[in-house]
Amino acid sequence: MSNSNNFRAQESPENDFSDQSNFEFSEYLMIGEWLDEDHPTSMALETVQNSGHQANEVDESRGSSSQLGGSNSKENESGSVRERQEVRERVAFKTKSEVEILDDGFKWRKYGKKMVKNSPNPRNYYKCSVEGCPVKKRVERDRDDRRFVITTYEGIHNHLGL
DNA sequence: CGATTTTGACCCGCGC
DNA sequence: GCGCGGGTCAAAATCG
Repeated sequence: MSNSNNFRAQESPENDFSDQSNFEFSEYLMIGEWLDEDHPTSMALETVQNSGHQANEVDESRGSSSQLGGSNSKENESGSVRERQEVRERVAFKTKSEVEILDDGFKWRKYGKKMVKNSPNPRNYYKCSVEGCPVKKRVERDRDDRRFVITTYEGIHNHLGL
């Protein structure tokens, strides 16, 4: 099968899409943004709510890595100096939409569906169709409000956005 | 015909 | 050591 074997990730220097990337949140609620490591209990809760806008077209949602100064501030690290090559950025979004197939401009290939026990809603796993793109997307419906969709992006695109 | 979806099975980490 | 929960892969089926 075609698995990654011969080639490793194509050249991917830290590329950008971190500048000028302020997409607006129309009806999106940012649930949490955390980089690497785990901060299960420290999620930046941000609620961005605009008027009733419904963008059902091509919306761009990208992870913007920035420091949210915020609630918890940890300054001293006890020496665990470990560099991580794989940047695992996780961004969770809560989108108000009836369809979970929100097009963000990338092509996603569904690779799995799972039923979580807490909600009658299945969880869908998508992966970027582009080879070399470790980006994964997880889509799940809110168990409280079925009209909301929680989309979690994981990873950074290798092939620069469109 | 190729890409993508679909569904079940399998795997992994953790808790008990 | 096994069970549970969650995540991923893979073969077959379907769509375009």
